[in-house]
Order: sequence, then C-alpha cells, then structure tokens
Amino acid sequence: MKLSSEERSTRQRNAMQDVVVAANRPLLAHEVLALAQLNVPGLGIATVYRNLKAMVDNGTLLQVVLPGQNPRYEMASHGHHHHFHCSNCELVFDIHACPKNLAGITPPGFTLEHHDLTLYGKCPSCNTLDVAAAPENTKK
Amino acid sequence: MKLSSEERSTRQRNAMQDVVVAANRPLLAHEVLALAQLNVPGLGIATVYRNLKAMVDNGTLLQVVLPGQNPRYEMASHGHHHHFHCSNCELVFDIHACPKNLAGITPPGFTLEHHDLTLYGKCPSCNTLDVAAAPENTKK
DNA sequence: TTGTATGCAAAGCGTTTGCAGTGAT
DNA sequence: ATCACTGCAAACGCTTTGCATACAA
Repeated sequence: MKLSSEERSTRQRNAMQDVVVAANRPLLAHEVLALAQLNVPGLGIATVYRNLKAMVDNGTLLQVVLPGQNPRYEMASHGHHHHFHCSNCELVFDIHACPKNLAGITPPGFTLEHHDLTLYGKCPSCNTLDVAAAPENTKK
Repeated sequence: MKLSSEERSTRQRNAMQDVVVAANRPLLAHEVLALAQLNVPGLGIATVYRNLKAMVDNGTLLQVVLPGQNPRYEMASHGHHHHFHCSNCELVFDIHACPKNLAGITPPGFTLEHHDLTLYGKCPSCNTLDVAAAPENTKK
C-alpha cells in the first residue's frame, strides 16, 4: 500500500474532474468517459477507472451504488445527502435531507457510523408524462 | 416477456429454496451454490443464477445490494426491513425497523414508492472484540 | 410425450492490470 | 532525467446464454 505519493496534474485528470464537477448528478464510468472525451479525445477507459478509483481513495469523489446498476461517481464536496432514483427514467437525483431518527432504529449493541438511503419513485418529469400519457386514467 | 408459465418442482430448486429459508441473512450466489450442493452435489452455478433470477422475478426472493459488493438474496417473506453492515466483520444483519418521516424528506413533485436504507457500523461482536483487543483504551 | 429445467462451456459485461511509451515535474 | 500517467490489449470475476440432455408433468 502506497502512502499517497504526489499526484500530477494531467489533461485527462483535469477533464474528468471538470466533468464530474459540472454534472449535478452521479455519473457512470462510461458517462465520465464520453463527456471527458469531448475535451480529451484519446482518453481511454482504463485511465477513467484508474482515476475514478484514485479520486475515491483520496476523498475527492464518492461512489454511489444502486441495486442492479453500475457504480456512479459524484463530488464528495456535495456533502452528506441521499438519492432519489426515478423508476421510470432511471435518473438519479440528489436529496439534501436526511431522516433524523436513525440512531433510534439501531438495535442494542450495534454502533452506528454512517448510513445510505435511497428513495424510489417517479420524478416530477415522469409524473407529468404519466398523466399526459394516460388521460382516461388520470385518477389512477 | 413471458407471462409466468407453470414452474416445475425440481431437486435443485427445492434445495436452493431450503438454503435461503434456513439462512437468517442475505446470501451471495456462491454461498447459495455451496450450501445447496450439500444436498444436490451436481448443482451448477448457471442453474443457481437462473433460479435466483426467477425467484426474484416471481417475488419469492429479494435482491440485497451493498456498495462495492455482489448481490445477496433473501426471502421476500421476511417483510420490509433494512440492513446493518458491520464495517469490521462484513456481515449483514437484518433490522426490523424503519424511519417514519421519509415522505417528509421527499422533494416536491417527486412521488415516493419505496426505499432502501443501509446502516453501517460495528455489530455487537465486533464492538466487544474491539474493547478486548485494546484494553488500555477501553474508555474509547 | 411434451416442454421446462439442468449442466456444461462459451460468451458478455464491467472493471482491473501488465507493459511499453508519454509527458509532468 | 525521473517517475507517475497514459493507452492498448489482455486478463479477471461475476453473470448470462446456447445447446443438447434429463426429467417433471
């Protein structure tokens, strides 16, 4: 295990950082690749994975994992928050709120350190489309 | 997409079901394989995956996914619950409690359908070992 | 007898790694 | 001039799929 030697500033690394900062949602590895390639055409997928891992290790990025899906990455500086996964369009949204009573549901003997919460449902856009697409069933 | 034709009762399927029912924690695919092979030696991994998927599809099993780990499977009949992941021994425990104010943290325009919550920390065993392993630091 | 279920092996997919060349310091 | 970083391609681990056979109905 290496004790964090110096890290160099490269075009690929900067492009990746820019992409993740610009996104307001967690990105998949191949999304980071595609977006960063707009600035660095020759960028390879291996470099993306290596840098994503490095950025997670040094605390720059957080890995966001949803069941049955590939990991996504977002800025750790977004602070503690949770995610809303739209069951229709599959997009993932940040939720800057947090349930307060988690210590209360932690069983005796367990020590709570942190937690993940993911909400599932329809996002505003898909709720609207839903209504528009099924006019005679509007009342559900 | 097939509309659930009849499903046959086979030795392999029954063995898998028994294993998952007997376990009091979510099992990895290879754990299901190993345990079910005790009763059905010739059981193949492909059959395990096919049946796990079928059982998830027909609602018998739930897939439990933790970040950076392979999916686990458990009986859906355990009812709605959450998981506690010990950061020391890596075991996953069921928590039969649930935060109540989730609708409250759902942003306007979003429709909440369901949710996943995972708590992380130390389980009772690891808390105890922790203390035992560091006697001069018992007061934390 | 019919068609689902199975086992094997091969294919798929996302991710990681070895290696020689590139480039930041 | 170093040595970390990069791109390519091969390797990897987990999961899925094609196919011929086995077996529940």
